[in-house]
Amino acid sequence: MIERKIEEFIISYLKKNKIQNTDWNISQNNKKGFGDYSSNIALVLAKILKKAPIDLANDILEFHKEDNLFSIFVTKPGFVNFTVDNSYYSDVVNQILSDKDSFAKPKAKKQTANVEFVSCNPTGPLTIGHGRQAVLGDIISNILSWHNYDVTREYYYNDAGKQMRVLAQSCYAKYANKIGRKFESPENGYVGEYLDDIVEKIIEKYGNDLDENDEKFRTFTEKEIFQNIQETLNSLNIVFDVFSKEKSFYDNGSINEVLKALEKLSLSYKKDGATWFKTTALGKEEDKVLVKSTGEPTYRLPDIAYHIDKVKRDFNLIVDIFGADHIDTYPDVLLALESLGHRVDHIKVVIHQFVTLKEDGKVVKMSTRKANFVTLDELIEKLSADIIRYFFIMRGANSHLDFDLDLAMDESEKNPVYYLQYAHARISNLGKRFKKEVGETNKINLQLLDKEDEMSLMKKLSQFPKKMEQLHESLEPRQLATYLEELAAQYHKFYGNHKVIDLDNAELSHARMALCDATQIIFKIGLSILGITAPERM
RNA sequence: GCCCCGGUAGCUCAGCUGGAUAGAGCAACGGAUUUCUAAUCCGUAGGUCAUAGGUUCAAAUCCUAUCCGGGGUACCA
Repeated sequence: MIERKIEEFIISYLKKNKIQNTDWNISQNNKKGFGDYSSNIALVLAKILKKAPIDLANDILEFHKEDNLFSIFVTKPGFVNFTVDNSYYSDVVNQILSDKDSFAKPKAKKQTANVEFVSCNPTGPLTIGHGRQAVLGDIISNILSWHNYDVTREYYYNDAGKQMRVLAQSCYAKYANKIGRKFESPENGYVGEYLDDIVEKIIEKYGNDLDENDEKFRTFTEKEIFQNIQETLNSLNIVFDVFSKEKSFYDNGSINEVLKALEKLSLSYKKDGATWFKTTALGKEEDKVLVKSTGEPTYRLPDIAYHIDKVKRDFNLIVDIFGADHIDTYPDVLLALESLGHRVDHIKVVIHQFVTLKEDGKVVKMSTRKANFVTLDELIEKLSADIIRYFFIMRGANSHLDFDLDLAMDESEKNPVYYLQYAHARISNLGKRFKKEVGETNKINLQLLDKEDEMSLMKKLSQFPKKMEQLHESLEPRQLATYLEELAAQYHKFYGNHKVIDLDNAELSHARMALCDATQIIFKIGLSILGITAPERM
C-alpha cells in the first residue's frame, strides 16, 4: 500500500533528524490541487521545533530523493503533498488481475471468531427490527471470514423463561376460546394472528380436549415459531451454525456455579428475597438483581453463564450484536466475567439503533406483543433478498434506520443496489462483446491509461485494501456499501466518457478492458461480502 | 433526574481517531439515446454542519452547557 511507503519516508526523515514520535497523519485527498495524499507532519513539528511550518515542509521536500513512486510539493500553511506516480496505479490493476478474488486478502493464519446475533426468543415471527440485526450479523461474519477467520454464527435463545410461559398461556387462551372453554388471555399476553394458525394445527393434531397445563402449548408452539424464524432467515440467505439454548445452562449446573463463584467473591447478597449482583462494588451506580424473589433468575444470570461458555470455547474473537435496548445490560455481563477471572478483551459489542418503518409517509410503531408489527416475512414477500440486505446496512449501525416501504418498492428502479449490480452486469456484457469484436492478447499496456476518468477509477480501486482494513476494525458494513457506490459512480462515469471497444486502437482497447475486468473483480468481492448477487446481465 | 445514540441541502443520509473549497442519492430544473444494455451520463440550483461558549496554527469532527428526536434507566428480555 502506498500509504505505507509514504509513512516510511516520513519516519526516515524523523529518524535522521532524531525527532521522537509525534501525532501526525497522512490523509487522502479527493479534491484537486493537493496531490493524492497529504501529511500534516510539518504543521505538527512546527510547534515542537519552534520553526515555521512552511520551512519544515520545504526541508522535508529537500530530504526526498527522486524516485518513481511519488513526488512531493508543499502548500501553505505547511502541508506536504504527495503525488503518486501513475505506474503505481497500473501496478495495482495488474495485481488485481493476477490475484483475482483473493486480491488484498490477508494471508495471516486462520483465527476463530464467534458472532452472536438475532438471539430472539421464539415468541413470534421476526420483525423488521430483527431483520436489521440478522443482516448486520451475517455481513459482519462475512467480513471476518474474508479476513481469514473461521466464523461460527450463533443464535442464543431463551427456551425456559417467563416469556415462554406467557406464550404457552396465550396459546391456551386462543385454544380454549376456539373450543368453547372460558379462559382469559394473560395480562401482557401474545395476541398475534400467528398464534391462531398454531392453535388450528394443535387441534388438528391433538384434538380439542387438551388440558390447560398440557406441555404441548409450550413445546409445539415453540417448535412451530422457531421453524418459521429459521425459514425467514434462510430466505435472506442467513444460516446459523450453532443454536445455544438458555435451558442448557440450568441443566449443566453452570448457572449455579456462577452464583456460587460470585458469592465467594462477596459480589452477591440476598435482599428482599432476591439475590443481587453487587455491581456497586465494581464502580456501578446500582446493584442488579440476579435471582428474583420468585426464585427465577433474571436474563442477566444465564447471560453470564452463556458468555463464560463462549469464552471457554476459546475463540480468538467474540462479537455480540445487540439492539439499542441492550445497551445497559451487556456491561454487567462483562463485569461479571472479568471479576470471575475470564478474558473480555477479545469481546466486541456491536450496538445498532432501531428501525422505524414508514408506510404511506407515516411511522408504524411496532411491538411483538401487541401484534401490530410488520413481519420480516411480509417484507420478503414484497422485496428481494438483495434489496432487503442492502437497505438494512446502507445506514450506519449507530443511526436510526428509516425503512421507507413505499420508496423501497415503488422506486426500486432508482435503488442503489441496482446501481451497483448494473455496473457489474455492464462489465460482463462488455467483456462478451469485447471477446468477439477485439479478441485477446497477452500484451497489455496499462501505461496508456492516463485520462482523468481512468486515473480516478484506478485510484478508487487502489483504495480497496485500505477500506477492507478499516472494515475489519470497525465491523461497519455500511463503509463497504459506500465504497462500492463510489466505485460504481466512478465506473459509470468512465464508461460514459470513453469507448472501451475501439477497433482503430486495439492496444488502448485492451488496456481499458483490463481496467474494466479489475473493476469487476472488486465488485465481485464486495458484493459477495454483502451477500448480494452479482448478475451477469440485467 | 441519570445513562447511551442521533441532529449536516426540501427528504434520506455519508463525512466524525481534528486539516485546506462540507459530499452522495432522491425530489426540482435543463441537456445527452440510429448506445459498448440510458437500471447510465453531463449540467443548474440547493448549507448559520441544532444553538452558545471553549481548546487549537486549524473544529461538522474534540470539550462544556442548552434545545430537539430516539432508546435505556424493571425482581420484562
